[in-house]
Amino acid sequence: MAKHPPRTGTPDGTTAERVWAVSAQLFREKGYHGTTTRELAERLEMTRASLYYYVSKKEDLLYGICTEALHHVMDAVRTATDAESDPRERLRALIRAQLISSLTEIDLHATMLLNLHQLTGDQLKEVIALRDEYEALVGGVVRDAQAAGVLRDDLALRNLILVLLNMVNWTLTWYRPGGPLQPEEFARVIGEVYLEGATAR
Amino acid sequence: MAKHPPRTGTPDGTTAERVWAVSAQLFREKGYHGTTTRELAERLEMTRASLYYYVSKKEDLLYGICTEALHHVMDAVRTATDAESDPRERLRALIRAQLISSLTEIDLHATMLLNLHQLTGDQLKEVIALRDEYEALVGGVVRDAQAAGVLRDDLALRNLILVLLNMVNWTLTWYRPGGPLQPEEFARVIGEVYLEGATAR
DNA sequence: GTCTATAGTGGGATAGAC
DNA sequence: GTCTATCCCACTATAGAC
Repeated sequence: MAKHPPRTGTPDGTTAERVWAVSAQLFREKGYHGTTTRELAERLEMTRASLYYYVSKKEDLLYGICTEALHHVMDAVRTATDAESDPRERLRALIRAQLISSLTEIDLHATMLLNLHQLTGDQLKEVIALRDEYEALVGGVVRDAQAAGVLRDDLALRNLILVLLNMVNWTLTWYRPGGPLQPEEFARVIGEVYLEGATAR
Repeated sequence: MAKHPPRTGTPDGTTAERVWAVSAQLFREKGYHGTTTRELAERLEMTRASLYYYVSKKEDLLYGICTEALHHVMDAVRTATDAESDPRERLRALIRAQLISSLTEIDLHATMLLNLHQLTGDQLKEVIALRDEYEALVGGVVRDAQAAGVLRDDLALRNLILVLLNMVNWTLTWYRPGGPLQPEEFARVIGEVYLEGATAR
């Protein structure tokens, strides 16, 4: 376990928080196994030994990043969908919340989604369970919409869920903060294509 | 460079081909940096030294897998889209060809898409260039459809392309051959949602 | 909380016999 | 084409002083 697991909402700027932020940044750039504790320490401007004051092993960094990312996105999505009652609007709110929350903390979220399977043992199990919980949350919103007659019933519920997750998740592999694409705009695009399709009327 | 770069269409069963196939399999399971030459040799039932008869360095395996995957999918997509003239049908053919070609050789394609950035130097540049070429091919089909008035013009071309790639690419992260989901069926689902949307009529 | 120094392991890759 | 043996380096992690 981490000596100092990341705490969401802690006032920023502490060294402990820099350790987590820089780890996520590096893990996203080079992958978990592609990142060495040497590079990490270098970018933090400390020695490797100092790094181990904050964390007891490298894998704890990945574990902490994954759990924080998942709690973060679940909170955002729950808050957003709870605020809407119309099934269509709940879907749009879901897309918007997931996309914006994951793109504004992209190091965390991209690291989680793309490196989760490098965890081992109980940490792997726990994170998989959290991710399943998140997907169940998404699945519930889609299921309700289909049950309300808002979504097509000639497509299987499972497929409707998978397509939606595809549309949102792959964005994390290519999005670059500060680039031309605005998360708000792209969330609208995904919502439009998912609900209305790309065909001209 | 690889001593024996993979040749598509070669009669199977040679040891050289097993080396490429098993590498792709392992890289998909554990990631490029997460896979050791020891594991690779073990699964091939040979020694590490023997492995180096087929390849001069580990990175050449990744490079060969990436280029083969990209050539493979480009061939499939070009053939499929050249056979159609209607812009809508070309889009459906594109989705079907990309999805089926990448899911039937998923070890190759998932390794390529998810580990491409672990390459370095010229090999990285070459593979990025190939991938850009592939995306330009996809982009052309979408552009033609929008120009023909088939796709909405209230959504930017760039966004229409990105959403489509999202829908197809993320599938490689979760698809398991032999599972309940049929590639043919899921290609139809993506085509339907992309063109018509998920809303009930 | 940060350091120097180092332990101890496992990594990619090579030499050279058969 | 496959092997045994080995090199050498980079890796994660720890001990213990300040």
